[in-house]
Amino acid sequence: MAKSTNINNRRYLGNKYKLLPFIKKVVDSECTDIEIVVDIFSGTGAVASAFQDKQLITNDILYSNYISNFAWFSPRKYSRKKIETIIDEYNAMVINEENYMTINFSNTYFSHDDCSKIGYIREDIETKYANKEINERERALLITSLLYAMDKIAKTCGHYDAYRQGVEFDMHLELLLPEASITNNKKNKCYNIDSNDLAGKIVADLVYIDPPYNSRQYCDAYHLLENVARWEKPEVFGVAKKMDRTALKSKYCTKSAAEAFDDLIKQLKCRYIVLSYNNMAKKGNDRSNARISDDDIFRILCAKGKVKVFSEEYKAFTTGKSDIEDNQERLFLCICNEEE
DNA sequence: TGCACCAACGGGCCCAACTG
DNA sequence: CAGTTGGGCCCGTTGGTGCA
Repeated sequence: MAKSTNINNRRYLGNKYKLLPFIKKVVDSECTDIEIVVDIFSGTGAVASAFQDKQLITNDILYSNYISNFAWFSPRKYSRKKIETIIDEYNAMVINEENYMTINFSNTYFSHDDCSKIGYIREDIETKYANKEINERERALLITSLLYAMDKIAKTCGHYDAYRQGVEFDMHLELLLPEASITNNKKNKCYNIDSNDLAGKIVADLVYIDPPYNSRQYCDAYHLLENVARWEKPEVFGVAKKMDRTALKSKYCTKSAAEAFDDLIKQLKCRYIVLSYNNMAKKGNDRSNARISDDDIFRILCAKGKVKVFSEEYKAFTTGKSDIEDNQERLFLCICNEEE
């Protein structure tokens, strides 16, 4: 019988899992009458999951994240038993076929055999969906299970910008059953569009904003999971075997980040905005410094309402090569002005 | 100036083994 | 047997180099 997994068993840059108590504390003590919560750069959906008692709207530009968000938060019914049976079948299978995954990714992030199995399973999920054996939520749950299983064994440093050379493939693909709620709010909605395109189209009580902080594009870091989630089998190139990601680039990773942020905030229709942003302004390598200055954050948020800042020490991740001190994760709360 | 490519290893945590 | 040590698993984000 399949073991289970939950939303936090993903390796993900900027993962807010450890900050959830801090975020909850700020929201609970500062915001009143919250019914609709928007996680507009939802990523894996960790922050949204902390507000599961509310009506949730999630959004992410990556389809792989959208699929996982849909698996966790969609109100659509699914059969846990059916998913578990399928996962058990997948885990018991020995696959040795050549497919899109073996042709492009053998012995890079995964061994040939694991590639073969990943390719087979992903194709089979689509077949089952086309044959109406599984519904949309069940498809999302199975893809999420596959993505989480891949992430667990990938020969990487946590993301797919590069794979590690000369390391044994000692783990094998094992799909786990996602522990998704069956009692999600009936009005929950998951989007897969640019946040700036969504901002003006929704009305909420609280909008949580957790954009990329630096020049590292999430579509670069997670191209392989995105590729498998989409399953459009694009051509891949370079050592890291990346696909074309032009449409998935975020403005928040470029020097026009502040401009994009300003446009986003102006469009929002909500009572409260909570923004997560670190204080890496000028501390590290240019690649890693924050893209939006504190001055810009204050200027933009103050034009929208009353701003308060809450900060908490957050141990900076280090590989021993850098020496970044006084790293803080900060929450900017904006109590929005009433609109006339 | 931006990004493609490459991947390093500190530290938290769990648990078994050891010690007094 | 309670307390301590340390092995090993797991998580995670940034630095360096080179080229367009």
